[in-house]
Amino acid sequence: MLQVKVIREEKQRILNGLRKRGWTGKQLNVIDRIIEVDDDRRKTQKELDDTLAESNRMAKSIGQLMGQGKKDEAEAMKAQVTTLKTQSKALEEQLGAIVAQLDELLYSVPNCPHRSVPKGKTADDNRVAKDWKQPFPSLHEGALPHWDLAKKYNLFDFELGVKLTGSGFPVYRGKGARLQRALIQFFLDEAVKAGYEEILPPHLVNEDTARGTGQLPDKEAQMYKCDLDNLYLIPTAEVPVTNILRDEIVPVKELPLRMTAYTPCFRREAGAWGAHVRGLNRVHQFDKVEIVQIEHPDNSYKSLQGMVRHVEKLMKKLELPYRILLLCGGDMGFAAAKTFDFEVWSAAQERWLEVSSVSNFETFQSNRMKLRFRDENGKIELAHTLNGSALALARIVAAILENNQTPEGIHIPKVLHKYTGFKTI
RNA sequence: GGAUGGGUGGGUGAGUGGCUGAAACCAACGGUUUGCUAAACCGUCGUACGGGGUUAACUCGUACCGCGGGUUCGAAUCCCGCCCCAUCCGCCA
Repeated sequence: MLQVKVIREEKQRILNGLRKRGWTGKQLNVIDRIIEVDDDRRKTQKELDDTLAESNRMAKSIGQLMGQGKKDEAEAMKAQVTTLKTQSKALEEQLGAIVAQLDELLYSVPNCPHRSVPKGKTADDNRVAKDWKQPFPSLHEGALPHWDLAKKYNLFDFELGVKLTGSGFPVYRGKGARLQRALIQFFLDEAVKAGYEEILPPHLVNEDTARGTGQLPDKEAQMYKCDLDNLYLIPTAEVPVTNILRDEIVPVKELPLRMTAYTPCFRREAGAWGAHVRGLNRVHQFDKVEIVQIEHPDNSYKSLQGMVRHVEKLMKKLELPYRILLLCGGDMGFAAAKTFDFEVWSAAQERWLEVSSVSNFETFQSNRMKLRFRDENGKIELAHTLNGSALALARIVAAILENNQTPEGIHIPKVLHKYTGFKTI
């Protein structure tokens, strides 16, 4: 969530930012409302503190009076403290209600887009930051979409997944499974080479962790929950990995922290953006290698570029036609300040598939999870958090299969040969 | 699942209901000493919110000893509920 301090001090910037997300007059009133409620919070806080201070002073005197044997005076004071106590109780309750109200308002405000983010409402307003200039792969007569290729070569099986679990849980097998594992290995190796520490986190997280990255309270419906134990299946490695630093104050010289993790990702959401939900385009469980950075605010945008370049390199090595989009305000996620999406051309479906999303969240996440750093002067500040997929597997597999198919079989990109152990399917 | 023991500052670990935001030690940081390193010595060394102050240094107030409630004029300390952790047993990859 945004910091109240920032909302107060940079109100115009925030308002302008929210307009880029398509917010209009009425919605924008929240900002003024937040400032109002915060004023109220401060006032009440002060009143409460003063009351408590007075009662603390008296309690101390009572101790002294008792010591001196001045019983009557002590008793009189006790009565006064009791009155103060009643007052402070009421104030405390009042303050609690105000803070709850303030939090609710703050939770409803998305991150303020960076000044370089274009205005816009939908995906149509996204800006192509880097287009694919070469021709797309031309497929032979009778080329198939990946779900048919999967059948033909027995790579993964959706019906079997339904039998074991339900729809949206593909079963990979044979070379399909092997390809999956090869990609994971490749992505992790590349990330480690680029200076990211490999993490293998738990795939279940508790409530505090889910709250830290903002899955709770609002996006509860997106996650699978184990009710008996009050744990959630992670929707992305970002959740456990970023939370490693929750409630920590890291020395500035340790920044940036770079971490990478492979995990399966579990997503309940059925609501489809885009009607094309066949095959691997949209599933409840998929594999992903994530990269995460914790950065100094001064360097976070440079790091964002670095992450974009890293993902770009993966695309090139996999020999996939890709383009990079700079998302407009309206299409960005709630928590992001700036996001680049990577899309891969899926030749048989003849459409772009989103395979990576790289974002700078600035202090939106770190504020919530109290992830801070101590600068050279000992001052404590919120760190910036960034993350990106490098990469999401299911759709990459779809693209590789479709783009590389020939009548004789499917070619595996060269970089993967040492991981797959085969060159064609 | 059963039994027991625990949760105090970056770590270890004291703490009789008021003088404890919290001893001591370690780590860290600054300094003195030193041919270098080490040792020794001196000093600093929690966070959040709020007030004052030039959104400076600083200063004052409040809260926080797992979380939430209660008793009391006053709670780290007493009482209740919850959560978590460790160890042993059972089960198991």
